[in-house]
Amino acid sequence: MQNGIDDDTAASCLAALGHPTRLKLYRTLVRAGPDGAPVGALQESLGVPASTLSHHVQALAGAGLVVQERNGRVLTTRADYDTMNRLIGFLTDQCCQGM
Amino acid sequence: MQNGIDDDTAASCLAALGHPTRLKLYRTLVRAGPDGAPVGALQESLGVPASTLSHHVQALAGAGLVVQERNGRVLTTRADYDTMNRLIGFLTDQCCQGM
DNA sequence: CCTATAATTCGATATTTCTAGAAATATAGT
DNA sequence: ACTATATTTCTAGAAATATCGAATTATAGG
Repeated sequence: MQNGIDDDTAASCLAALGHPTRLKLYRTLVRAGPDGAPVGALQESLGVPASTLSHHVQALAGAGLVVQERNGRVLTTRADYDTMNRLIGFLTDQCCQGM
Repeated sequence: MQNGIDDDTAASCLAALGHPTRLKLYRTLVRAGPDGAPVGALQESLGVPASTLSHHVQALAGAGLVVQERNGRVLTTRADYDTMNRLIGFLTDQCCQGM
């Protein structure tokens, strides 16, 4: 199975998710499933200007929470569940005192 | 059992934990156990100036991740596991698509 | 090659966060 | 009252983040 993440990586992930728009964005990608969604579709469903959204997507990508793949003009973004699972593992192991 | 948290509360918790110093702080409190730790002890173990630390503690308290209780001159801070468990529940339920 | 579409990067501003010294508050003991 | 200790609040500057229109890049199809 995947190994754990360090403190600073965990903090980066948490910071990336710690913004209402980005958290909604991430959840939208999770609901979109393993095929992900093009940026344009995210823009429509979140109602955020394209340039703003682009920055938020990059913030999540920088933390490793999403990956992007280009298919022609369309840039598909999808959630990286591995990173999320490692993050949850970190919180469960390091922040819960065996509860 | 505890009920879930909403999007905005989750984002606040994630933002509060999304800072290296605050994440270390929270982990230190978890390791300190249910009795918590006085601010002074945290200051010593983290090596952060008192005023800076005070702000970070308040950031965690504002998100409901820690609670403080005064005993004489000593202000004891302890982790609120309930909030953390709700946060982990949120991430597991809303951000993992049943994985 | 031209046009349309998808998305990013640029540029500029506004806002928030972070940091930490100094001053203030709260409490305890003498 | 006085002094020491614990912690916060005040203040202010620096750094980072957020926002979004306009310009730009990349690609596809005629």
